[in-house]
Amino acid sequence: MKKLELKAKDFNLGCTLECGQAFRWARDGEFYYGVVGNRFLKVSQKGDRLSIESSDSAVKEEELTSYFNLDLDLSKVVAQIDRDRHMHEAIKNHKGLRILRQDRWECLISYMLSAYNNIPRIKGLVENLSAKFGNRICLNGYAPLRYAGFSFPAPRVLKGAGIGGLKDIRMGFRASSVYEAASKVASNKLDLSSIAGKNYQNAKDILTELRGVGDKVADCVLLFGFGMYEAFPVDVWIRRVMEKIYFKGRAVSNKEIREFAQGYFGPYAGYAQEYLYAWGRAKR
DNA sequence: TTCCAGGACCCTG
DNA sequence: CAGGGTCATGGA
Repeated sequence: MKKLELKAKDFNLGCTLECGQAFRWARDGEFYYGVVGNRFLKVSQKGDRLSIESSDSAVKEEELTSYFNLDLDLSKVVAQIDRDRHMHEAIKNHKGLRILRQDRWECLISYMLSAYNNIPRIKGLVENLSAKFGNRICLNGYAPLRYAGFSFPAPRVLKGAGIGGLKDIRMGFRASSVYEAASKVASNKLDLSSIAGKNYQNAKDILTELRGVGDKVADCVLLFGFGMYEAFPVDVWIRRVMEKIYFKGRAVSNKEIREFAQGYFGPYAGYAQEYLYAWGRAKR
């Protein structure tokens, strides 16, 4: 176990963990409990200080800074996307919301599971998948449930589970896609880390070759797992918000919305997406 | 009971 | 390229 304190300027822990980008966090009072990589974390925020307890004593400050994306100058990002009164309000209502740097593999599978699904059930699937195939990690050694979780299972483990093993988790028609992705990554036919060096379009082309990964899921993985901020995932919520604000309520295709947003908001369109998403869902 | 969920995919026109 | 049906599952 290890305790750390991080300086967290322009950061709102609650907004960041509850805006829907990550499925691994649970709140209890002032504390958030969750799994990042192979560690279980307990996190709270007071002002611009972040208090973190980690199950892993080898955890480094830089790794957490990276996960919470604290090295990004948020004020510069916000300045670029703050282009009209609608975005201005969305930003104002979710000040300090940052896009996390999540594990790519976990991100890929989680968003594959998100297809035609709702958030509580996606969380449940990720949790069940981890509980069945991941490793148990405890915060304090003695590990009452609240202080323990499960790491996300490695590609070779999910490959080993087979489609049948995956279906035991009740992920339904997504099982075959998850299995295929696990097989490709485990056998090194697909190297996720090599995608990081590619440009947005090339990276997206590679991801969408996977069955079960279309435009939206690929954009989520690129945004939340690879830090490619031009990615603009268009889901039902974003479409409602975007059509209302920027298309006079007219029905528009996802592609048109995405391309408009990338041109209008620029290289940080993905940040605009997150603020609009959080805003749109908050006042539904 | 019926509807829908951070979609993807396949088939038509 | 756009429009429609289908795909498991479970909660409202």
